[in-house]
Amino acid sequence: MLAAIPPRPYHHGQLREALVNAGVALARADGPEAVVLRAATRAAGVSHNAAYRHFADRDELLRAVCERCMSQLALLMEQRIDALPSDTDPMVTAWARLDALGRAYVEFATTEPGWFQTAFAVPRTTRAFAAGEGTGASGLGPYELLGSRLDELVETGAIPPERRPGAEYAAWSAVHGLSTLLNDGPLRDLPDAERERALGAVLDVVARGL
Amino acid sequence: MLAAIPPRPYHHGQLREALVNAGVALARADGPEAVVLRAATRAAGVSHNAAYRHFADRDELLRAVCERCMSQLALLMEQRIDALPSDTDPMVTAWARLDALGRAYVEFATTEPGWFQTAFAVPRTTRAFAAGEGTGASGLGPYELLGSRLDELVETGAIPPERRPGAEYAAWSAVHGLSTLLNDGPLRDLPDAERERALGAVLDVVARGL
DNA sequence: CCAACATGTTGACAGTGTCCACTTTGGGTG
DNA sequence: CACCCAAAGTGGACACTGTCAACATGTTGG
Repeated sequence: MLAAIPPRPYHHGQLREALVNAGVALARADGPEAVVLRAATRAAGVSHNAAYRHFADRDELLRAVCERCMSQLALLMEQRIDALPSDTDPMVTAWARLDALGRAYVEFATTEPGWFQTAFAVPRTTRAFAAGEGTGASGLGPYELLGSRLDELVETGAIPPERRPGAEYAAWSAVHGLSTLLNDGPLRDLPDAERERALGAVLDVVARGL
Repeated sequence: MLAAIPPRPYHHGQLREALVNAGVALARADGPEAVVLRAATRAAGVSHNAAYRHFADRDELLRAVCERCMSQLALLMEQRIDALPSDTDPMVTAWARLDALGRAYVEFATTEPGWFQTAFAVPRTTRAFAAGEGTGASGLGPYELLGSRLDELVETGAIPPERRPGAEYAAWSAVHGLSTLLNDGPLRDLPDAERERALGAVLDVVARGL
């Protein structure tokens, strides 16, 4: 019997990328807990210990996957903003953009619950994202994208400048809280229509309160 | 050599309670992932398989622990409300109570991160809490407690009745989102002063927006 | 050309959840 | 009172995980 021809050379070549991709797929299906070292190496067709040549431990792989998930969130936010028709009135446009941003956030959490959960499951043992990580096409992360919208509201005179400080905390907390309550929290079983009502109520209160 | 006198009778007697208590302690220290069957049985001084006489699987134990954690949250919210001096103006009192409720929520999340995380980590495989579970001394859960505050605001005329529907979604999402962002999210490393500012901003926007 | 080095492999260990068969115990029935 | 049986606890096994150490295999620079 001849030795089986190995399907790939001894050295993978792109193993780090392959592992992160596998991790992203696992996270998409079942959230951060499903990002399992051995599963990722199996998917990459490689021995279980090969991962340690590219990541110090599981947390370091998970961190890379989290970054990717955060990028996906940023990407959808950018996409939904760009798809918006711009009104002649800049103030109207600014409000519409904030609204679209919030809706994109909750849309991402609802349609990609695994990714959303993973994006915020950065292991405590590693530092938070550095600048330029977890960003969308524009190089801005979800937080910066929100800040831009709020700045726009001030520039167009939609909200007075003295209300600008701390505004991102309020807006971000509101949509993030709704997202997690709908996904993993007590609002998990809410029917679609009621989910939409809840989203409307949250965005309305934020817009009025800013 | 005489046989060692067993430190407890063969039948534990209160094993279910003991396991849940152990689980609550584990959750307090390290969150829901630390609620480990074998650790709980060790703490109860019992064989690792004894747990299966009281819980179908790990998720069922975790669910019981989650309930307890939710009760702890409800308890602190009740406590902070009760400790509030009542103003002569019922409208002022109503606003103060909503504020205290939100602060209690974030206080709980900040001072007991393990419990807070666990309270919302109810396993997907099991149903959500039934009525009367995860409640405080009054028999109301955090959600009902919030609803009572909002009803009070309507009754005192602080907010018009037409703004009542959906109000709990907005208020709850805001404080819950801030809590999770501060605990596990990108706001994790915020210094104390800035945390306080963020909390103020969130509560302010909610109060203005309702 | 070969030696150092990066990368991948094999085998082991402790820890986990869960299944199975077994033992101990206490309460009810003949 | 004697018995027996169901509830509760035990011990062993299995598959799975992350991680470590020792080893094998390519690649590459001097």
